[in-house]
Parts: sequence; structure tokens; C-alpha cells
Amino acid sequence: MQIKLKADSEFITEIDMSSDSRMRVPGLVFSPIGDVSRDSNEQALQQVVNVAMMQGIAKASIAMPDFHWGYGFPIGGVAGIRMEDGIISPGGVGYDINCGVSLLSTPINEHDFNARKNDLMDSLLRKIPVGMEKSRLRIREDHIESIIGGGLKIALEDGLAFDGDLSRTEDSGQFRVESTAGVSKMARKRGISFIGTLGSGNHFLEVQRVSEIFEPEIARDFLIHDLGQVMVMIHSGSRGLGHQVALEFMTEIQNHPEKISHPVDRQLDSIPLDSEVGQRYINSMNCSANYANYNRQSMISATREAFSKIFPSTDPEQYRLSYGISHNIAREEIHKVNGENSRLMVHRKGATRAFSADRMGGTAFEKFGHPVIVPGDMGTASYVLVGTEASSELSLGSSCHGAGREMSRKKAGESFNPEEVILEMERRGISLRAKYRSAISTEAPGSYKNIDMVVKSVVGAGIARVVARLTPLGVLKG
DNA sequence: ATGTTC
Repeated sequence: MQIKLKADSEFITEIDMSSDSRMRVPGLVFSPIGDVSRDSNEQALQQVVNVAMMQGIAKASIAMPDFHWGYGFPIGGVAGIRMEDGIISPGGVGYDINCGVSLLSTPINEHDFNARKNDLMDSLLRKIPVGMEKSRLRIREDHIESIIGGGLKIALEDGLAFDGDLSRTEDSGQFRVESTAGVSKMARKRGISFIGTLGSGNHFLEVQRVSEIFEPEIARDFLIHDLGQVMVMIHSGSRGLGHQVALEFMTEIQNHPEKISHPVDRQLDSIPLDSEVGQRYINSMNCSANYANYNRQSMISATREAFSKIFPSTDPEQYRLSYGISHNIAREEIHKVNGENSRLMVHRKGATRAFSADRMGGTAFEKFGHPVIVPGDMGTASYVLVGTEASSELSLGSSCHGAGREMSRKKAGESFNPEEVILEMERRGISLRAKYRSAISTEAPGSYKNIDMVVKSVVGAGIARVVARLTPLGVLKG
């Protein structure tokens, strides 16, 4: 099949509906046509076309500049399904339910950090289990029930959060759960084993310096104050619990008589929200999201402990959460479709919410809009952006979530020598603590798209504004 | 992403 691309503008590429007669809406990739049409994007582009064929899809099958191939949906994909069609597709959320990124503001500057860099990185590595290391929180079986039902509220009760953390976490860190019964025994068991752990692959904890501030007033609102200020970014998800939930529901739905079959890809099958299995999935997805929030919060708490111990003149309370964002979740939102407000089940998979200020009334971000935290690869830079009104018009209030893979894990593993990657990172003044050599290859900076180009694309398309640029000082990986 | 091969 020939996919027909046309440039809507310098940074917006449309996939014409004539590409395939089964498309219900066009595709929209927020990236220049020259980048979109590269050979390495071929499979992911086909997935954008496939998503455009889904029942109930409104507006467009959307992909961010960091899009790449995933399970059914591309990673970096956004799809709003009309609530009147009443369906949800687990492939549109993915295996790592509510994977996300939290950004911690610190009172430390880079000189303080560099003077104690080794002690601090060692302390973080002692406090936070990474890779295959198991949980050091001894959560009892009945407590996992509270965590999956209550999310960040339970972390607050457990002394892992401050009051202010809730208003600075997307959805206040709590997803609505009517029943936890859909989270299997196995999922709970895996959840207990790995609560409070970072994970592996692209998950990381990174100590960063503020290297550029583009919008000082907005940056202050996000607790980014000075050049050289140290920030801590934590990227992690719902570990084995979310994985188990995703796996079980994808399998169950494949064999379910009520499933809504996709015309070309079984991985894009959906399930009616008003079915028993649909309700069980929504609840279990939300349970996994709550678990992910508790998990990230426990590592924020460990980071506060490590820093305030190494820098005794500071208190844990001074390490304030800038924002915690979700990038793998489906939730109901209202968006304008053909000029009319429409209730949509918005699936974001490797994409973030990027609402403008007018959609953030009553929250901590009503003045400037929803923060968008965009981690780059471990050797380059990360960005903090803010949502725009144009994102509401164009991208269902969404933006990009990271650099996005350019190379498969397998290919990256074969292409990069870990020793050379470590040397190159050291040459750039970045201290890398990784548990396994393999992760250094598969996560090598060269296996990712260029983060500066990704951000240039979303800013150029108008769906976000750039607030600050952060560069890595120390990286902890699984 | 993932007790890294359901």
C-alpha cells in the first residue's frame, strides 16, 4: 500500500485518507514531511494508518515527532475514540500502564552537586533498586489493595509524599477505581515484589542542571528558578503489575466474543466500555496507574532522603515536585470535534497531555498551562514545555513524550559498545551508574532520535512552547 | 515495557 503524505505546514504532515479506503479519519504527524517519510518510520507510519481505521475515532490518528513502532498503536500515538461508540483498546495504552515522568526541583546548584557527585549517585543507587533488583519496601498483601485503589493518597498516608505533591501530579496521582477485582493474584504478586523500584530499559533517574531558561515566568511557576540549578527527573512505570494487567486483558480480549475487531491488526481490537470485561479493564488500568504513581512517589521520597542527607543544610521539604506527568494512559476528556464539544476516550501511548491554561482552571497550573516533561536520551538533554491553545485545536491537547527510538533495542545492542558509551558520557561530564552493561548499549544516545529536533517540531507545529532545557549530570539506569 | 520467550 502506498501511504500518501502531504505537508499541512512546515511541521505538520498529513496522511491522506485516500491512502487506504478503510481510514475513517486522516493521519496527522507533528513532524516535517522529510522526517516522516524516512525509511526508519515505515512500520510506525503504517500503524498510524491502522489506528485511523478504528471504530469511533474522532478528528485524526495523531502521532508525535518521537513516534516509533509499538504493539498495535505506535508509541507516540494519540487517538480519541468517541464516548458514544463506547470502546477502549488496551493496545492504545500499552504494556507499561501509566509509565510517566516526575521532575523534582532542588535547592542545590551544580557546583554543590559536582563536589559530592559520587557520594550522591552511590547513595541513590543504594536506596533505589534498579533493573532486576526487588523491592525493599515490605508491602503486605492487604496494602497492595489500598495502593491500587488510592494511588498517591496512600503514598501520602505512608509518609512518602508531602501535601503539595498531589496538586503537582497529573490527576492528583489518583485514578478512579470502582473495583480492584480485575487485578489478578499474579499481578498483585508481581506488584508487591517490585514496588518502589526503577525498572530497566529506558527507565532512569537522572540528576540534571538547568542549562537554558526560555520563559522565566513560566519556569518559576514550574519551580525552575536559576541556570545551574539541579533538578532530578525520574522515569518509571507500573512494573510487573501493569505489565501483567496489560498481558491478561490483551489475551482475554483477543478471545472475547464481545470484542470489536479491527480490520487489519488484531493488536488494535477494542472492547465495549459497557461490557463486563470493558469495565474490568478500565478499573484494572486505573489500578495500575495508581500503582505507578505510588511507585514513582516512593522513589521521589528516596531521592529527597539521599539529597538531604548528603546536603545537611537542606530539608526534604525543599525538594519540591515540579510536576509528575503520565504518558501511557486512556482517559475521558472533552475536545472540540468539527466545532462541537465531544466526549472522547483519549488514548495516549508515549504521548503527554499538553493543555493550555484555560483548560487548567482550579489547578496549580491555571496561570500558564499544563507542564510537559520531555526526557531526551541519557547523553543529550531534556526539556520542559507547556501546553498551548493550538494543542487543543490540533492534537487533542497532547504533545511528545521523549526522544523516541530511532533504532530497535536489538539493533542498538549490536551497534554500540558499552565501554565507548561510558567514555563518551564521561567526556561530556555525565556520571553513569548502570546495573547491566546491556542497557548501556540498548539505551545509547545514538539509538534515539534527536531530542532537539523533536522539540523543534512540536514547538514549530505550535502544540507546545519551550520553557527550559535541562542537561544530565548523573544518570542511574537499570 | 516485561520475574527481558505466551
